[in-house]
Amino acid sequence: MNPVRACPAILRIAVAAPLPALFDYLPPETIDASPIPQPGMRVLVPFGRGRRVGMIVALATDSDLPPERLKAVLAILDQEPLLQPLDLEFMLWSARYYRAAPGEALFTALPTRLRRPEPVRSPAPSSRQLTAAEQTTAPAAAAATLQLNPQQAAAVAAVRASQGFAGFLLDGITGSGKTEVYLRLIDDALDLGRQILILVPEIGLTPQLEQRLRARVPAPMAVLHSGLSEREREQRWFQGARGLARVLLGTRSAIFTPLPELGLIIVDEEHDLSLKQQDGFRYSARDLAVRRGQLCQCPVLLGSATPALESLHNAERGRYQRLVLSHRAGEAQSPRVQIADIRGQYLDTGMGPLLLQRVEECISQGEQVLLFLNRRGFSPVLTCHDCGWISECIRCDARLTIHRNRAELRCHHCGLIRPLPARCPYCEGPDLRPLGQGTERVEDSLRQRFPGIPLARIDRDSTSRKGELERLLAGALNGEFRILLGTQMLAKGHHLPGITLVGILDLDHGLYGADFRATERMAQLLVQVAGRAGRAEKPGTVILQTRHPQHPMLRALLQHGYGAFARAALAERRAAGMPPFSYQVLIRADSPREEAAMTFLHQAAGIARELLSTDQKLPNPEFPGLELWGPAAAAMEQRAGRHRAQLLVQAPRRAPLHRLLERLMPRLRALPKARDLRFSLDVDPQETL
DNA sequence: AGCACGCCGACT
DNA sequence: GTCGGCGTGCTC
Repeated sequence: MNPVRACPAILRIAVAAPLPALFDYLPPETIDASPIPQPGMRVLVPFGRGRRVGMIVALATDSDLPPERLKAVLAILDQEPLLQPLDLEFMLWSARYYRAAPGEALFTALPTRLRRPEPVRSPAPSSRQLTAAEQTTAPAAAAATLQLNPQQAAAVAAVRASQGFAGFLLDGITGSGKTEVYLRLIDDALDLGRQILILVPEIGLTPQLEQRLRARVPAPMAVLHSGLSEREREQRWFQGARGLARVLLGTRSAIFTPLPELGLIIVDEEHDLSLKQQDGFRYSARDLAVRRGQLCQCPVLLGSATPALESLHNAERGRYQRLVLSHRAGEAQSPRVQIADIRGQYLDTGMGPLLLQRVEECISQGEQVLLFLNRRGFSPVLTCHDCGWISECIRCDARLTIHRNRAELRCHHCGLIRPLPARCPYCEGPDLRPLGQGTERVEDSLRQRFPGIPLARIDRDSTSRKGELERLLAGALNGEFRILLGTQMLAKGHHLPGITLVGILDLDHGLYGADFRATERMAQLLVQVAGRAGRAEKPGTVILQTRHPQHPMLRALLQHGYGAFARAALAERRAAGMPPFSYQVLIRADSPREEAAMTFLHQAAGIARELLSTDQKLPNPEFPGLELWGPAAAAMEQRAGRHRAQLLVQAPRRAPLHRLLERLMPRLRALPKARDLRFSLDVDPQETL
């Protein structure tokens, strides 16, 4: 006799649609031919008058709906679950936390072919080996284990001593050997038969970490990044899901790769903004890494030379254990940072006399210079000297940047491109002038001033061609280029030991930026750029040009380092009740019509206020400390032809904030709303402009 | 998200 | 008189 095929009465299904609810279905009618339904299997379901893919997320015995309204699943698409219970639970938790639709979150995390109603047609579960291109298995003698210094050894020991979930903040200055700590812990986890997940902000910008892992990790490693084809992405996804890849290195979306034997998560450059997805399903891969570690009961290591204030605060209150690496490896010394007060000075090529003189010295001595300017293009504005016309974007509240090499005006916010006019479009005057300096313009003046000196400009425009970034970096490394000029692409992660002078042309916008995180960003960028210098025997010098040499945060940073800066910044945040001493959710709305977003958010604020008070007009004790800020127009009110506004909800604790959203969201969805109005939630926003 | 229903404006 | 604009509601 057949064994009893226990079939659950109800399947709860996340349908691939942006709907907040799960949907209940009956098992398929052709039961004998189908696999037994289990959570993690995809299904094809009738939905409305069409059909959709969905995923079984739970089995249930009853439904809130009367039985006659339930439809049966048309087909079960997978023979076995695509996601194991822990991975499924993790993804559903992520969707709940960030208020995404469960079906949307689950299906955007899958390789695209699995989003369609097709059975899995992939390499046989266990026979297929990783191809040479994907595989990295360092030769077993090759693990040239460096001697750890006492701080590195202590960090490794602390993680080794942990059991189950534990959060660690590896707070290590540039060049202090964080990677060596990662490698030891990776070895440990491999020995225990566990998989390792490593998240980095952008793989293209930090090829050295990948190279070191490839050289040292004695197990198959898969790398996930944006340059892969769908086919490759899917292959690597399966390699992780089936345990073939033992180490997975990837950018933020790699956090959703199923890893059945996950035993260690590393988030490198954990402060970096790229770890947060900034549109659609807005998640923080770093924060999700911590949650995933809790679910999988494994250690999570967050590494940075400039930890996010959130992470430092978490370490202070004991949620993470802080591991400090304060010494540079070898003989290298930390660079000296010198302020160049450029108030009232003539800036030739964007540089004042002090910086210019030092650059000349360096060049004449045959040394390498790095110049940092976080503004690409030739100049951020074009203006008419006769009538005052300036090059504005028609779709954004922004100026069009001059790109002289391409003879174009470009909007960096919506992508609008216009030919560079020869005469003023308004008064037809001939005297058009660029205002301000971008990397293209500084490059021009540098080439004039230092003719024949090899120079590389490294920004998004100069490296758009595939392989160009690698070529320029190789030339930087082997000394071919004497002057390196670039945006933040150049600030991140590259080891450029030949650099003896770093010039920072302008960071002032970071000192008085409108976003409350502006100074934190500025400090992180400054420390990261400064970290490029002085790696070899020769100590480096950093010259920071500023018009605000007395700014207290800048002084704290330069005199006492990032740690002291962070303490001061945290004290300010605490006094102001800002994150990480409070939690925020930003409700954004936009519309092509001028007042629509504001009107909608005024209604939203009205409903929220109603929920925040009791019938007796007293503060509702369910939502202690909850505050509403706004609605207010976004800093750039119009962008890509849409008018934008936002409403900030803030609370000293997470739970009441999420309770409010639970009640608020259905009410917002029920508001009468024009087709052209969109709104979205950003939980733990990183930019509140 | 799609898709259908339904209620008001300008056309053959 | 209808075609079609999009606001509204629903999808187990």
